[in-house]
Amino acid sequence: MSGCSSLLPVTVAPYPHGNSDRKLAKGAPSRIEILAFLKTCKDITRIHLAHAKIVRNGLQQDKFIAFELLRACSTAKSMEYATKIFSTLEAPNVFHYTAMIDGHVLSGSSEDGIRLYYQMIGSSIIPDGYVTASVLKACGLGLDLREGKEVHGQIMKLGLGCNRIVGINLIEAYGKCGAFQDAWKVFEKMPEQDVVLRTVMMSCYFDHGRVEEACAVFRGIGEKDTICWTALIDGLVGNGEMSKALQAFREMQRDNVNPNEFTLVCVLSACSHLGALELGRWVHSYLRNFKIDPNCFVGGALINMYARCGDIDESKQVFCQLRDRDVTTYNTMISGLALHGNSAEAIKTFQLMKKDGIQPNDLTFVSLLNACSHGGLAELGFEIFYSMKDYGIRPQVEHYGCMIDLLGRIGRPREAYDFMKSMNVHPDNIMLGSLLSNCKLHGDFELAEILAKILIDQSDLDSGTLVLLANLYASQGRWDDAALFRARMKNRGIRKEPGCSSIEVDGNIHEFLLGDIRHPERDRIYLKLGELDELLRSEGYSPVIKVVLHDLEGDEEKERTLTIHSERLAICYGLISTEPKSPLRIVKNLRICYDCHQVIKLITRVTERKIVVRDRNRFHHFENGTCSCGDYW
DNA sequence: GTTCCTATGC
Repeated sequence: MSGCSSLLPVTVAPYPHGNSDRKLAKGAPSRIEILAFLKTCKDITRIHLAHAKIVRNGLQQDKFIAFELLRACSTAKSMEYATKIFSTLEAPNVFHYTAMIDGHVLSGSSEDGIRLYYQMIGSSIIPDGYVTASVLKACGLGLDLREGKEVHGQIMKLGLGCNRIVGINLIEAYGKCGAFQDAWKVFEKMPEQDVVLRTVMMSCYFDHGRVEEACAVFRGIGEKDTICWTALIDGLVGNGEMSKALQAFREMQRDNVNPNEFTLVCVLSACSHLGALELGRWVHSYLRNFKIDPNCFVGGALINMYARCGDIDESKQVFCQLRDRDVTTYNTMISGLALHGNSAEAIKTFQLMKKDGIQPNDLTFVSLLNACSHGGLAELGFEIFYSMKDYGIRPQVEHYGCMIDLLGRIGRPREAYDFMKSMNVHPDNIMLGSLLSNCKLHGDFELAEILAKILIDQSDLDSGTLVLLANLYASQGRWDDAALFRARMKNRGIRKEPGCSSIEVDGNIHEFLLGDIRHPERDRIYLKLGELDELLRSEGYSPVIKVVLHDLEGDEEKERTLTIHSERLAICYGLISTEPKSPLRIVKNLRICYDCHQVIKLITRVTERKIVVRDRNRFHHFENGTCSCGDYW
């Protein structure tokens, strides 16, 4: 690749702060000039500057200026500052309240929004359509159905029931709270039941995981526009229905509805999950053909797609060429590099971010610590962890989780356990599961048992954790204890998430489960599997059956289970359906097992192919008998 | 009315 060779360049395009070159003229600026300047205030530093000018010119109580100032604070999510300004207003009006409530909603604080609304009513200000729409957003955000109904009553009294904006927000508030009957009642009373209202209804069903009902609403839409198609694709992606999302995208094109950048971001997201590199590349060229200049969202989606589809070079390339970079752009790049085990570059990107003047957030540190964990960089991990406070970020359970994972992985589970006990947050199942599995890996069964006892008491165990516990006991030959967990899963109707691998061939995704025989080419696939098995054995391979932890009868059956692991089926299909020596890209939903890892290394040697595997946690680039993870994963 | 990044185990 050009531009970005092995490491990211230190010099990058300066990060534009979204400001125009507009400056305040010297001397007393006019009211118009201040209003225009306020429109360009996207960050708090610039807002402070504007505020100082306003005060100096004695315009603090100017209604329009105060409103624009509050709007700027809201957009920049600086609600503390906004609240200070608001409290100095002698007679705030309904617009000022609306700006404040919107800001609270944007910052995720629904209670503050609702509280302000009542404060407004308390000062005898009559609500209008805008402010009721805002407070309804707060009700939806806070899932506050009781409050939503209260506001609904006031809307009727105020005669705002037929206001379209109010209606949309009322439907949305009910929908977000899951009160679909109430939502439909409002829907039916609206003068026009158009595509917008139906899109709102559909999205609410998706938010609640009610995919069938959402799709039914979609089918009821007469004239389907770009936004409703996009909302459909987004909803499917959000509910893990990636293939259906791509199918919907194809239907949209057949329907001759043009995608916009929102649509393409959703499609890229689906590609990322599926590892659909070819389609992802198609979207990228579509963007170029239609000269859609990548904004932060599109850029981030592309970086993520290339990284998650295994092409980290192209991912870096997009990152380097992007003109607008925000905190998410950087987070995406850092997590992508971590995913590929490029810990050093992840750290370098973090340095670049600071140089660029972008404030890291909590997710930045999750990605960074994750990079350290995958690279086995304990000391650096601690350094970064303890530096978080310098950025005003208090470690959350995820950050502690990374540290415990990091210590566990490098074979220091006892230290991880001590660290866990010293935290000021409650350990969660993810953290306990990670440490438990690392205890198992490093042979500390005493600690594993302690952790298992903690986990057993948790009521909300998911299938992965239960399988982990079952396997812990199975590995000790304690079949009765193992069976207990399998029974517990069965009783609660929890099904084990089956191992599943996929491969993209000619733009189509082919999925394989353990021992899958559904593929039309199954005969040739299994023939290849047998052929490969013999070849590998002649190369000195013998299966490591220790990793098969089901209580199967006899070694032969254990061996057979290994050979039909889904990733091997996907690889065999790739071998028979693509050009010799062309690289194969596999996506697996679970972590790759030790034996498959060994086998794939050998396969790359005997077939002279590169094989890229994305497992649950990271990428493995196999080539000529070795793997990029250095057998540490 | 629609968009990118979030630790783990099977």
